[in-house]
Amino acid sequence: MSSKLQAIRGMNDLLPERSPLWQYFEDQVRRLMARYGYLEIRTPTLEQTALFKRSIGEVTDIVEKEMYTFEDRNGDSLTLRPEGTASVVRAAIENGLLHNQTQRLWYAGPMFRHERPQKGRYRQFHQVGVETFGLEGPDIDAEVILMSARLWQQLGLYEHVQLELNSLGSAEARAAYRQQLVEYFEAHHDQLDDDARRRLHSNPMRILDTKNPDMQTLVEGAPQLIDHLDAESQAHFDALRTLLDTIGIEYVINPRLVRGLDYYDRTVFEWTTTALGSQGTICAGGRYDGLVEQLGGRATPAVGFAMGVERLILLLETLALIPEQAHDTLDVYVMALGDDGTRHALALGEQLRSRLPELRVQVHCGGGSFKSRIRRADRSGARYALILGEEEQRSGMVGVKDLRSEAEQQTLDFETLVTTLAPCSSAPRA
RNA sequence: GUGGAUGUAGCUCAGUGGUAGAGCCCCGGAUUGUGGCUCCGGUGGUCGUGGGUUCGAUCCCCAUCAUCCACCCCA
Repeated sequence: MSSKLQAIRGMNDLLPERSPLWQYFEDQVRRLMARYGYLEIRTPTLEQTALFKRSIGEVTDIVEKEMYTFEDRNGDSLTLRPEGTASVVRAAIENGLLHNQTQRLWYAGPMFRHERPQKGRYRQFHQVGVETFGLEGPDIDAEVILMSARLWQQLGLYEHVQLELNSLGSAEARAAYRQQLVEYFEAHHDQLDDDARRRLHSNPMRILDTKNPDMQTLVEGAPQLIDHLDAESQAHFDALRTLLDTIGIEYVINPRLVRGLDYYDRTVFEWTTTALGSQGTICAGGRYDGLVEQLGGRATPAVGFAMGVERLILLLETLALIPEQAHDTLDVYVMALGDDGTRHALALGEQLRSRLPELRVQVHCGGGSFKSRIRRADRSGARYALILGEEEQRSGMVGVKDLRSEAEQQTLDFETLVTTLAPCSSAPRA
């Protein structure tokens, strides 16, 4: 198959059979954002490589081995974005969106990471994210968490996901803790396994997550991040918890929750599910108060999250939470017979679309026997078949067959037909 | 990046060292203008790709590509 043209590994086609499912999800997202007054921002898929190196962190896995980086024709180093936050921050600074104002923004689009593909993990994948700027209190942390929770409610997922919460403290407190942790593990270097030794300087906090039973005692004796929070971060975290408690959002504190990107500080959170195997994180985010300044803007507090669209859709499918209407794409199927049939069918389709703008009308094309046409009508999923036989064409009437009930076929004039189909046209789409 | 499993019709899968089958789908007919059920018939495959062993490979061997699972990492 090597000589055949095929999609790049880990990059998938979205086929027509599944696109309604994505549209359903995307519609729900748009509705959510509107309900919270967030505005969409769209940024380019390509950015200067330096943007990601400076934001995500030079020694993270993403930057070290997962980015699609290449030279532009003029020699500039460009990178397909591996995540959305860096681009949004860059765009916000560049366009003056952060000048003495607050912003509540959202974005959606493809991201690229050169990882080994697996279920729920692809080289081109899609994220929907939210970023807020200029708000430093725990109220906005609570708001973005509430937003995500409401999306799960909209989608019927809320009972199937869990919120994990942690605080990394200020950048200084986090750095100090990290140092302390490295020293602790270095003092017990002989007890570390290969994995841990590798992580010691790249991602020491991940060592706490080890699945190696031989290291449990060592890990349990390690200093805890949550004991090393600075007073301000502690107060911020306590206030956030109080807000969530008051509103009734359940969560578990996960002291080992660290994000893979360097720019996070203070609040971090993840929504997880056990229904997707090893790729169980469907949404993750946190606060990144230092990033705007780090990328050249004036110091601006910020908090946001990103969710993985493939994983969420997979989860909706796994739990059979896709509403029936999401797959209904047609209301009526128009077919006609005879030499003049095509003209009559196309004309009726246009008249209907003019009178009922929301009605979804497909006109039969391509000939075939009467039997094959009505079979096509049935398989199209449409509720009604509109039949224009030679007799109907003479009389200006339309045969209307309800394909989803046992009702007798009716012969209606155009105005009665419009009245009959009007409810379809205004029915809520999923 | 590491380890393992799997690639046969559009889909789900049987199968054999002598160049292939089922079910579903699709098309046609039984039913000259009435779908869904039933019955009958039909289209469709360089058996992932390249090489090797062999008189002969879809089957055995090697490589490669892809998918899946776990690790790693992450959404």
